[in-house]
Amino acid sequence: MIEIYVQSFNETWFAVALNQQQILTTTFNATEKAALNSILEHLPFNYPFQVFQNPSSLAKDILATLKDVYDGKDPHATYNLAMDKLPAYTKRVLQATAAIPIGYITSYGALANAVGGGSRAVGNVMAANPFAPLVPCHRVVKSDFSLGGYGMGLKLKAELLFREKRGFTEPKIVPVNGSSLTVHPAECTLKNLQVLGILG
DNA sequence: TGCAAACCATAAC
DNA sequence: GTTATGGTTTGCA
Repeated sequence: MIEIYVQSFNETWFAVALNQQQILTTTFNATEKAALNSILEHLPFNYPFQVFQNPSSLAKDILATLKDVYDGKDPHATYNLAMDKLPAYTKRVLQATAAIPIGYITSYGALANAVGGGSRAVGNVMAANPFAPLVPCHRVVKSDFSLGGYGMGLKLKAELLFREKRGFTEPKIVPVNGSSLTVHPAECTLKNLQVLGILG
């Protein structure tokens, strides 16, 4: 039986679906209904589930972590994400995305270089990310540092990056699964956004 | 800038 | 099997 937990913090609804101790999918959205819908989209078809009012201690912890990421704070824990059922390539992309540190961004193309495949294929994986915002797909932007796309709207993507900025000034290289990935300070993207007036 | 062509894994037929 | 679909990228005018 899959357990689903939904909770709101300040106008935003966060949700998680658990199978035993494993996280099947997470999400956040503007309304309870929308959050629930995006959870259900990622669940295995025709599998029994139940929505709970009061979160278990694990669920409470996960929901708090989702809220932390949303607020641009460093998450205090890592969790067991159920990636084994996903296609191999999708899994590789998600794992590499998870390796992008807070305060940094990278590009679809750079991710593709690190894990194989092409930039558009990476974009497709981002669009279907089952673990938002835990797997930080909002830290993946276009190669020219403009935003690219985001499921919940570009304004929100910009706000997330704004809260995450840590004042880094130099790019750096992080190891991913035997390969390496170049990441850049979040400021690279934010600088463009202020010019465009997307950020205040 | 703007546009066209190359790119590539998935999901849907 | 095949096709359609992108949260892209690059080159060239």
